[in-house]
Amino acid sequence: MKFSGINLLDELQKSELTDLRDVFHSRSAKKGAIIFSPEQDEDLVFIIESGKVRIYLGYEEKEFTLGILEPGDLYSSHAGCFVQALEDSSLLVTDVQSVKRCMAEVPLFNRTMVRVLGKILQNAFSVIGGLAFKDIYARLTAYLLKEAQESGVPFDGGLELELDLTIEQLSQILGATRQTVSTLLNNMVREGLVVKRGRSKWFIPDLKALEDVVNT
Amino acid sequence: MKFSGINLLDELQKSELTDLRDVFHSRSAKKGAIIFSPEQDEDLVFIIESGKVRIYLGYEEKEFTLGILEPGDLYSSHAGCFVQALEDSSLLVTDVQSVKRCMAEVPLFNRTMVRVLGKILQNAFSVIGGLAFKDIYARLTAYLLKEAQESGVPFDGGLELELDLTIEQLSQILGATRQTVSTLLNNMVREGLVVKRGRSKWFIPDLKALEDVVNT
DNA sequence: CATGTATTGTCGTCTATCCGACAAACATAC
DNA sequence: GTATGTTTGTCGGATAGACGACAATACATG
Repeated sequence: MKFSGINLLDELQKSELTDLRDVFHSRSAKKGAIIFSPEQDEDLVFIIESGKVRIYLGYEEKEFTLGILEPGDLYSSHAGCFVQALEDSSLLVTDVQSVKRCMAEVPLFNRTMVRVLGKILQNAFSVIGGLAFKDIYARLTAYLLKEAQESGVPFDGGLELELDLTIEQLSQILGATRQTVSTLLNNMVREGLVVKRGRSKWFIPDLKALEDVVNT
Repeated sequence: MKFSGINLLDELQKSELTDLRDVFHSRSAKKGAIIFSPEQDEDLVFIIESGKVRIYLGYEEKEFTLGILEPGDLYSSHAGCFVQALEDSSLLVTDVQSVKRCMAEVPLFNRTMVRVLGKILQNAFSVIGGLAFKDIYARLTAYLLKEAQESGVPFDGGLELELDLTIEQLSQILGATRQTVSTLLNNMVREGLVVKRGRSKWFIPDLKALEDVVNT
C-alpha cells in the first residue's frame, strides 16, 4: 500500500527540485529499530528511501498500526506516532525549518506537501470510520479486498496475495487481538473465501465473492 | 473547542492578506441543514464566519462526530465528511483552485494551510487512539476533562461547564450509544465526580479528582 | 538433525457495550 | 391548562470480542 499515494522520490528527481534534494540527509535503521517516538520533540520530515517502515500509536502494552510506509512515502515525526523499521531501511531526513524555507521557495513542494497531508488525513478518516462503524470481520475483509485490488497477482482465475504480515501485525492494523483475527481468517478459509498458501501468502479464488461479503 | 487551534478570521485581518479575502464568498446555512456531504465532489475550502458547524462521518444509521467548528476554524469539503450547521451559521467558501493560486502567491497562507492540516491530523490521531485503546468511560472522562480545562468557568472552588450538547450528540462524539453514555454519566454523578446543573450544564466540584480518574 | 524460538490455532470464560423497550421528565406550542 | 414532541434514565437480554492458557506448527540455526 502506498500510504500517501504520492511517490516523493520521483518528485525529487524533477529538475525543479535540485536544491531541495540537498536539504535532506540520509539516515539508516536496522530491522525492528524504533526510529522516532512521540516523546522526542524534534520536528522532522522524512522520506523513505528504501526498506519498510511502520507508523503506529502505542498505549501501554497495545499498539495500533496506522500505516506502513514504502520507498517514496513522506511522513513527519511530530504527529505523536512511533516510527519503526520493519526491515533494514534508509530514510531521507530533514528538519521542519528547512521544509518551511523550501515551501516558500519551491511552490511545487508546497502543493505536494498539502497533497500528502490530505492523503494521510483521508486515510486517518477511513480508519476512524472503520473503528467506529464496522466490526472486526468487516474490517478484515475490507482490508484483504483492498490489498488484493492494489497488489494481488492474477493467477488461475483468482488473485495471489503476498501480505508480508504476521497475524499479530495484521491484528494491530485492524485494531483487534491476534486470536480474534486468527479465528476469523480460518472461518474465511472454511467458507472458501480465501485459501492459505503458506507464510502470509494467500489465494483469493473469487474476488467477486469477497466483494460481495464486503458490500453487505 | 477550537478544532484546528488557529483562528483564520484573525489571520485574514492581517494586511498581507487583503487579496485573499476577496476569493472567498459568503454562504449561510440554517440550523440543522447539511452543508456538504461526501458524494458531491466539489473541492471547497471554507472558514466558519459565525455559528457552529459539525464535521461527521456517517454510515448507514450511525454517525460519528469528528469535531465541532467555531468561528475562525478552517476546513475542506473533500475529506469525505458530512458538514452540518448546528446553529444558523455563515461560512466563507472558496474552491481549491483559488486556494492553490493563493498558496503560490501568499506564503503565509501556505504555512497556515499546512499548520491547520497538521492540527486536524493530530486530532484525528488522538481520536483513533481513543477508539483503539480506551473504553467509553475513559473517553468520556477524558472528554469532560479537556472541555473543563479549555472552557470551564471557575465557580466556588470547582468549574462550571456548559457543553451545549444533548446526550445523543455527546455519544456521537465518543463513538458510543446514547444509553451507555447516559448510564456512565449518571454513575459519575453518583460518585460525585460531576454535578448536574440542568440542560447540558455541569459542575465539576473537584478537577483533581477528575484528572485522577483520567490518569489511571 | 536437533533444538530453541516465533508463529499460529483453538477453547472456555468474562465483560463491556449494544439493542429494544418503556416510562419519566422536560420543553414547546396551542 | 392540555397536548405533543424531545430528551433523558433504566432495565434485561444478547453478543462481539478481549483475555489467558496451552498445544501444534513452522522456521532458523548451529
